[in-house]
Amino acid sequence: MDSTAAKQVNDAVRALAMRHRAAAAGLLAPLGLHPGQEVLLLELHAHGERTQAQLAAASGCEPPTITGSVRKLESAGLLVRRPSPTDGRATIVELSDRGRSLMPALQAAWCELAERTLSGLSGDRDRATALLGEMATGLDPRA
Amino acid sequence: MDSTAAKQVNDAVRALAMRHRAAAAGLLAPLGLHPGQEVLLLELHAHGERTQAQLAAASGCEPPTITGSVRKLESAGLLVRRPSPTDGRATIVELSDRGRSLMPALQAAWCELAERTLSGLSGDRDRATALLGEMATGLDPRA
DNA sequence: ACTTGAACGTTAGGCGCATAACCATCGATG
DNA sequence: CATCGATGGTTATGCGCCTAACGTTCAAGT
Repeated sequence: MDSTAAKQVNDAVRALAMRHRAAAAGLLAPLGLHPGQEVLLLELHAHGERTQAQLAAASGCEPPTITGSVRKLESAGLLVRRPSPTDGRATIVELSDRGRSLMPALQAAWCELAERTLSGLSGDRDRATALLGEMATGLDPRA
Repeated sequence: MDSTAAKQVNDAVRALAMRHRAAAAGLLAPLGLHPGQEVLLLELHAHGERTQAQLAAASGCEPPTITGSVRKLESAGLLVRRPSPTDGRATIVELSDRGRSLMPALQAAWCELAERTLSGLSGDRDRATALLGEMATGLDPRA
């Protein structure tokens, strides 16, 4: 692979990542959220209650990251932590009422972000999302 | 835009970003570098000497980020800072000998990263990179 | 029943990134 | 020439993410 071609690819991924995150920050700020937190809230909204290990797996983050994020979201009153009755090690997390009430606005922001992400495309949008997925799975460490 | 379609797009971008970064970390660690630093070194290698404001513009980062990164790279002995003779505010940055000697390995790692990024693609690679660029520019705040 | 390895979660420390606030310098305008 | 907005850079602070190291609990093996 040519050096300049490599630079083009890597720079494009980097630029996309940074701008996607920046756009997310702008859309989530009015909700009092930071990029990365929405993933946990959406996961909890989809599954009702999750263990922190499950949140780590779903978000692609490491456990220590979940510890910190969950603590902040709990301090913000958006979710509740509770020890698992069946497993003394696990702690179960679920949305609070305030967290649940935030979901409609969060979903709207999430859709708007996806819309903006695809706004610059000239061609097929489904093909573009498919390519993103292929690249992501191609970079999967378990391969 | 459908909520589940939005989730698919945003999750794909997030996954791609995180795995690309993780792969970069793995490839750069043997060189003693962290993801994000390579951008500055490559920019300096391409232009000889750059002002910190130019590095900020080239990397897409804010000035305070450059301050910190440049300081660490200077502590690592990879670059040198020098006040501008023509502008009392600006400081000029350039690669040190050690930094220059690192470039071949860095370029190799950079190519390997791009290779892995495209490794999962079934279709046209040029089209994929073009789509990345279109999405990035579509998310450009100046639009 | 005891031991041992795996899994869950936390703490400590570090990096890249951001914004807000600030100082020093430049350059254009009065 | 003096003023003042724009520019270059720094400090302080905070967030998301990471790895390394640790204690606790579970589950399986002997």
